[in-house]
Amino acid sequence: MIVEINTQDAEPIYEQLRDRIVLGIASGELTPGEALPSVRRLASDLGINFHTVNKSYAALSAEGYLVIDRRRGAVVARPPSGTSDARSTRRLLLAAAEAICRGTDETAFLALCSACYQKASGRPSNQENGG
Amino acid sequence: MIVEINTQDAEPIYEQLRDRIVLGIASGELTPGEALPSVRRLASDLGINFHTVNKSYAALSAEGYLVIDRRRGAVVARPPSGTSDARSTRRLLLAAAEAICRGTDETAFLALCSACYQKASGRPSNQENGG
Amino acid sequence: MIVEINTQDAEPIYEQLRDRIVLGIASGELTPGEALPSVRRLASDLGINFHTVNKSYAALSAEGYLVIDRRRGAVVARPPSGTSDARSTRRLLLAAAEAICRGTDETAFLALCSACYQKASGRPSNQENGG
Amino acid sequence: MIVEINTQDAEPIYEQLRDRIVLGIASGELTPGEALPSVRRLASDLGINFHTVNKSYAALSAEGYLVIDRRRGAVVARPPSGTSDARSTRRLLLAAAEAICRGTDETAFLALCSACYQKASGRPSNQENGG
DNA sequence: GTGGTCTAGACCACG
DNA sequence: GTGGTCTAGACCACA
Repeated sequence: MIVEINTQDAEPIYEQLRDRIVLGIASGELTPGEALPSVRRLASDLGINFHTVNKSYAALSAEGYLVIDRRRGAVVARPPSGTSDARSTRRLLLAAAEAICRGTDETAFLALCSACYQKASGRPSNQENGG
Repeated sequence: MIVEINTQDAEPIYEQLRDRIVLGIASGELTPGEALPSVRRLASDLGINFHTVNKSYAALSAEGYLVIDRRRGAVVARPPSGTSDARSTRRLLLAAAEAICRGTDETAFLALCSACYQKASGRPSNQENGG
Repeated sequence: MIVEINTQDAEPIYEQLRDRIVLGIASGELTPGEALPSVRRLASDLGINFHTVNKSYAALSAEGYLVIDRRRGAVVARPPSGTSDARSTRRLLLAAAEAICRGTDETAFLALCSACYQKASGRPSNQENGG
Repeated sequence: MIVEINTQDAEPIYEQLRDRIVLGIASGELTPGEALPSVRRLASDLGINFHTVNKSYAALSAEGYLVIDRRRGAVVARPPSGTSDARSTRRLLLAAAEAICRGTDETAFLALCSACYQKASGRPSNQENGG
């Protein structure tokens, strides 16, 4: 899995990494039971501080995306189905509001949502060839 | 428009306020051309420092949601239609990934998106009446 | 002479007006000896506070662009030739620096300067038809 | 790079600093990729508040002259070549108008522009050695 | 140790 | 009375 970190982004590095891992799980690049690289190894590969990687793993563990196994390190879990995440819904609500402000109608918004779903699931639509 | 600020939240106050105003514009609670309260007035009403309100207004102004008019203070604008926001799309992509991880299929995800759109537009669906 | 005021601009109204009058003198729209509208009249025409117009006139008077005649009001003067203005030179220096940062070479910069001179003098070049 | 701040000046301190940094980039005193002092350090050196320096950095970042890197602090960038800046052109137009009002002909004006360009680029002409 | 956030209060420019 | 600027100092997030 390719991870790109942008240290000039407003989003903290540990969140960028956390988000990338979530995307990796959603797309199937990471499968439940799979072990992630060690904190030090991944930090070295990405050229970042290992404390930062540690923070990402801890956050993902708290959210149920990972389990920290004493012997195998961080292992991909699968959060219980049907759970709803308040933060996620809030994100969605805000994205909708911003779309409305830009004059996007519901049909166009849902088309965009669908495209994002496809992309996140690792089955990018035709329009995604360029990106 | 009712604004609730949670000073315990990890999200900065100025961003909470910024988001609330975007939601207000989307829902029609705030209409283009309408003047917002002065920074000092709103700060006083919310029990926060006026610099914090100022930062929200400045951010919204930079994003095109407000214009700072010398005579009228902060006035609601409307960002150019049809523009797309990378940050917004990124939020959507992540929300989709998180939904996928929770086992939500595309149909259910789009239903959630639709509900959010309705709610943001100020026309909450039946399920949303309570929230 | 057409004066357009933008109350949403970062530049103060009185300076916008001051600048517009300088441009009017440079282009010949306003000629030495000509009387400007009264403070109250111009304020009314522009829909701004007369104190603001007063401040513009006072600034122009202090710079030698106008003389305030007790009977005729504000009258266009002509500052002594050959004077150099530190503020103006500083503006030029900064404009040059910004051009350099954008990768503009000296030839292109001087072409831009020349176009501005032509435009300010009321003899806009061919490229200015659209603007 | 030597920075001189005049707290008596009508121009805000953060703008004076912003302008000085732009001049520094243009002249080559600051090179792309170079890290600037931390806001607190520079503030301390200049005897001003760190919030003021922060405001300069934020403005320069918004204009593309700097990027704020999470690990290295403020780093000199280079704005995309070929872009044009309305504010800069406006400055130029006004400088031309003021020159015309002083009776400066186009040749003399362009000579002044050229001198400014040379000075800003760090290669001052002979006349400018003293300034 | 860095920048980010928030508070608090003073003074000024503007209209 | 409005926003803009500046100062001062505290606490926190980040790396």
